Amino acid sequence: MDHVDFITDQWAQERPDLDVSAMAIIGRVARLYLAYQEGMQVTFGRFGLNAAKFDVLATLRRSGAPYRLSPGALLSATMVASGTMTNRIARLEADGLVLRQINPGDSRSFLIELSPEGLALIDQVVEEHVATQERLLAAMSQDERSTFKTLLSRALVAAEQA
Amino acid sequence: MDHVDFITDQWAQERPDLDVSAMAIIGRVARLYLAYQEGMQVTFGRFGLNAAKFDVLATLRRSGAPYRLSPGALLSATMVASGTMTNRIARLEADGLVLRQINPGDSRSFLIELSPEGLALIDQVVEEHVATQERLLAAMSQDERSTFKTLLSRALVAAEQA
DNA sequence: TGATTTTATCTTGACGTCAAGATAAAAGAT
DNA sequence: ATCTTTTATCTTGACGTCAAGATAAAATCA
Repeated sequence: MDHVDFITDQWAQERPDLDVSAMAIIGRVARLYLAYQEGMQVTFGRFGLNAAKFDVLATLRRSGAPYRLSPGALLSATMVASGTMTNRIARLEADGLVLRQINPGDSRSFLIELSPEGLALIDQVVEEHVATQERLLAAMSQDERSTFKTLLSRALVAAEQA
Repeated sequence: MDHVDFITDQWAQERPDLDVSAMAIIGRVARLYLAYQEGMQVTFGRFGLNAAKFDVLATLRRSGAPYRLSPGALLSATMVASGTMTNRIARLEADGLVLRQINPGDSRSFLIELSPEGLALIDQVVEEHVATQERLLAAMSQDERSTFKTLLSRALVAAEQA
């Protein structure tokens, strides 16, 4: 009897005409997402980052040397509005974690590159990050994780079809 | 090969020392959460609501007649900061969907009650809401849903233990 | 080439959220 | 009965986000 059960039970009581079986799943996905975010934010915070900044630094890092992408490329990798990316880049620039460079091929654009400090930082943070993620799943067996991953992929396809 | 695979593959390339198997799960939970939110927001928007307003109205509705709770009770039901709840109530009050009443037992507090309009609205929205949720899961079989729900519960316990 | 459309990024204004602190009443202690 | 602590809510200021529009360069077209 977790919190999601409590909510669906209340609905069953008040609106017995409604089928809340889908809510039992979607509600748990939401709770789980929040629990993961909470755990991961602690790691980010220890390095003066938040999820938004980590996201940009990590995208640059995993793009490979020279760790350099245009705002537009960052935009399509991270699913945020364009103004949001402008803002994120500005803050990372102010922190000295990325450098804005001229894009020789297109003067409407720029190239955003990890600074040496940014590269050193993200390389360190990502190690703790994957350790945090592992800890959040630690109580699940390999079998459970494997089945869970398969069903998450199925659920993603289902949601995108809808 | 979905977007999460793309990300974990990039990490495997750039940082082969890291174990990104947990990321493959947590990343999919995040994607799924966003996909569900997106789908559900459409329903809310059709009624002039957003997830925040729906949350409060739904909490009042499922609490049962007389659909009346204190800000503090709403607070503990919805996991937001107290100032956030103040703000949500103020907006719903401005929309005429809830009424603020004196709490006879405690003059530090109030009682927030669904207005007749608020009650009629939430009763209508929640019907579409559960239909939307059902649609988001429509492509999954009953067996898949059942296993998925079990694993989500397991994952929630695991994350809370961490 | 010159005009038009498209593309890439930034700016603006509004919104929702949070943390920290303020306010006021209730509960508890002496 | 008064003082202190706790509880309940609101206020303030900062942050991150978004949608819509502005700006400027590149690409396309005539």
